[in-house]
Amino acid sequence: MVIDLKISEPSLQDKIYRELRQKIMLGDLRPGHSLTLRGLAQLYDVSMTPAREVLRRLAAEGALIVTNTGRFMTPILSNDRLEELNALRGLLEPEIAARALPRAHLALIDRMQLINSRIAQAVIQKEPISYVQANLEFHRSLYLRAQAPAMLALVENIWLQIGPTMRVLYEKIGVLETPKHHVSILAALKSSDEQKLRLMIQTDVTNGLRMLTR
Amino acid sequence: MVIDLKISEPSLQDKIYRELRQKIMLGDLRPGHSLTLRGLAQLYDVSMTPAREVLRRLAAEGALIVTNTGRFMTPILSNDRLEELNALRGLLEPEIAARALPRAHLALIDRMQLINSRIAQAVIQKEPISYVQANLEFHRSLYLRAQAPAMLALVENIWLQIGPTMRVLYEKIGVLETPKHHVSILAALKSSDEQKLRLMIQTDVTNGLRMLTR
DNA sequence: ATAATTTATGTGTGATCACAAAATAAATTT
DNA sequence: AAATTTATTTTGTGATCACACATAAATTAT
Repeated sequence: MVIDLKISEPSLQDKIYRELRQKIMLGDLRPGHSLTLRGLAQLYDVSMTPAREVLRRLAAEGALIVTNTGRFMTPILSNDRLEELNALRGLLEPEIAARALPRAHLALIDRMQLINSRIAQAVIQKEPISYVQANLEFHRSLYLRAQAPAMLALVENIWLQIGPTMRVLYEKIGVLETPKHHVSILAALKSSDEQKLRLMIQTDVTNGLRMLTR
Repeated sequence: MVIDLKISEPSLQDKIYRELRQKIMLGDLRPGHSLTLRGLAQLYDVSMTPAREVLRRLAAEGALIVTNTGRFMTPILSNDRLEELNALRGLLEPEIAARALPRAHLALIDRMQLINSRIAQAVIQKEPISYVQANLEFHRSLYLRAQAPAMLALVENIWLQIGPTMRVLYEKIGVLETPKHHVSILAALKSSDEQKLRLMIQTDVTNGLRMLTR
């Protein structure tokens, strides 16, 4: 018998989806940026069909909103909505971090430290996009260890929704300082101090927004 | 000036989407139930196009999974996954309930009491579907008052994912008793006791699963 | 009979099109 | 010059089709 080991192809529209999703999460698109089927299709040299699947999928995840006339755009978050989403981060991220704690070995902590230096670099060079990217990677690399895929999916879902708005906030205020709680997070990981970890993740998340909105 | 007040039409596919979503959340479909584009299209007498949008949208929300060959089916949850999703309920629902507490007036509590009697009725008549429906409505009617749409969306998203699995669990064990913590929830609401409310919601959620899995 | 191979059927993907509605631009009137 | 109307363009929706591939059924060979 011949075993067919062909790996399922990334299916054309998945490529577009991932690229757009990344752009939105990192704040490459400002709030209210509108996307059209034909525009996206032309950009990636495909027909309208895959383009609409991608847009509708992102809309289903809250990364885009659909206007009452059927147009797609990145969401313009009200203050209330932004604070609500941030509260969700503050609720979910300490929990998933705590679950990752027992599995956080030295190799991981080292890697997080490396990512943290990339954040500092982005601050110096005033590159908000790579700042956000490295910052999210710092958190995700930890959360991945929790082996809680549903929880991680919710967290990333929220990141996706606040992406465009965070970008303009960083633009307005400027990326002034490297997140000061990251060292405390790393320390809590090293000492396996769950309570401290929860607290530091929580304040890192909530202070991040407070710093930006006032 | 003439103001045009035409309400945006429910757009053909939205109808299909809502119906299927409801079916999944209430456990009308068992885990592993597969859905096809042409089947769904024929059922609702539309072309394949709206059918696939609906299936992909539900897949994006985790209500369906896409096999590596592109087929759609309701998810078959592992024990780990089910427990993770339930842990998320235990994390999110007490929080959103607490936010609803200050706005929970007597009219709401009365309505919840009414819903609760419908739950009891479903237990007597051994109708798992309407049991689940009334149970979710009990919780949702409270959570709606929190005015936290993003949080509610996450909660419903989880309900959607566990819908099919909960159905077979109820089938296996049978709906033996009306949820005993609901009266405590109502009491906590009446006395505006946030700590008690959080605890009762939490135990209602976690005990619900424990009751089923052992 | 059982396993392997072939055939037939079912299924999702992407492309193209017509259509209606909305948004924009242009022209006209006030 | 401003407001209104008309024309033009842009846009999402739903339908239909060809295609490739997966799955199921039938057939053949061992």
